[in-house]
Amino acid sequence: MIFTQSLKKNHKFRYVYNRGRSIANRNLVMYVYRNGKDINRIGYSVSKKVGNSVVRSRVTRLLRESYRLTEEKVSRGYDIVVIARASICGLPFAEVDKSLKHLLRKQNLLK
RNA sequence: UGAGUCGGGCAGAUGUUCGCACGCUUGCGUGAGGAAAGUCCGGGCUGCACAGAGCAAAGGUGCCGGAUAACGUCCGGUGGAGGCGACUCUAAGGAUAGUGCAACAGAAAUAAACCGCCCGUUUUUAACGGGUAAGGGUGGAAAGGUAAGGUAAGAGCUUACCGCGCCUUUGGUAACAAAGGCGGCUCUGUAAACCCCACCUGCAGCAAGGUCAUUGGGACAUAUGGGCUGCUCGUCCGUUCCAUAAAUCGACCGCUAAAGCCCCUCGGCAACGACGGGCUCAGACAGAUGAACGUCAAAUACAGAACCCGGCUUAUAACCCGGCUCAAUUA
RNA sequence: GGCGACAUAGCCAAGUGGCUAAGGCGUGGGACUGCAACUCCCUGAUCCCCGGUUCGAGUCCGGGUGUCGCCU
Repeated sequence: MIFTQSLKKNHKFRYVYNRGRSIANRNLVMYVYRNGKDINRIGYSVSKKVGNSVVRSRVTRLLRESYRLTEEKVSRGYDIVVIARASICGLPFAEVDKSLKHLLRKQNLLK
């Protein structure tokens, strides 16, 4: 990770939920809010509805890997929250990667 | 060959590139499970102002012997139930310490007579009195079972066998088993109902608990009061309120070398134990194992550590291995 | 992560081991009314699931599933 930190505390998530712009597709929901700094902060949220703990960690890892590989093309200065929906469980990496990029493009974050 | 029964193993491996967590030697090492799960038991550890005792209450366990740190676990046996058998299941002390409950049905449910059977009387096909418990019917359960004798009809009334109870002897550490004798039958079931007997348990849980970080002012008080259920002891000593600083998105310790894992030999039927040798094997704090391309026929089940161990229970694809039993066929 | 509680009809719920599992609200049908309301009558249960104890289990015992609460 070059210029991205992870979003950890609950109140930061709340801040992005309340003020950020949300866009969704079939598998993911994405909230984005400009943070006015030179870095990005990204948080992943996978609820118990998605599956058991094995499924949830698998989804988190796929999302993290997908963002890592596309990080260089993403604009700086945003707080991002990615929420997984129930239909994402069991998808291969290529599908997850595709839907994350789709949302980033719709939020105009991809250079 | 078919049917069955009892177990055991494995839980993908490996190469290249990129990436994550921790450790230190800074470029290397290590990196989820057989159930990590449920939290159903047992411990370690920590606190309850050092460390505790007894009684009660409450809860648990319950054939015998052994294993173990301990257990409700495991091993070996005994009794009972099921199966042709291999084998499986078994909360399996006490109902003669006491109390309770047993709906409905049935004549009657812990004590007896509805229909019957037999005898007698009156009388005419029934009534009354008595005897009886073989048969009928109800029920989960009806007062030992079968056969013979016996009788008015019957009945442990008598005999034989079986069952039950008591005593003795023998075998066994014991549960218990076998043999012999005696008694005649009187005693329903339920203790996963209360209970009795024997044994065990103080309570809470790592969000336990500890360390680090300002000063001042009151109130009560010398044993009052307080210290994680009740009572009795014993023991300990300050307790509490307000303001202020810091914090409220705290930091660090606890945190992983342990009843640890592997191998050989020996003891034991076994669970397991002993000697010796070797190894070090996750430690996060929003929480680490992923991606791409290959090879192995294929790689897909259930599923992710959060203080740590020993069990139990539940979930689990595919593949592989072994013992034993029954039936049929062939030699 | 740890500790605890609960599950009975669409909803709220009672229920000593024993008859067809109370009661209220609601749904549907009927009666009453000129039509309604009110009222009256009728109507409905996988007692969360699987085993065990017992003659008999919603209830007792064991295991599982789901929901909710508390501890920082």
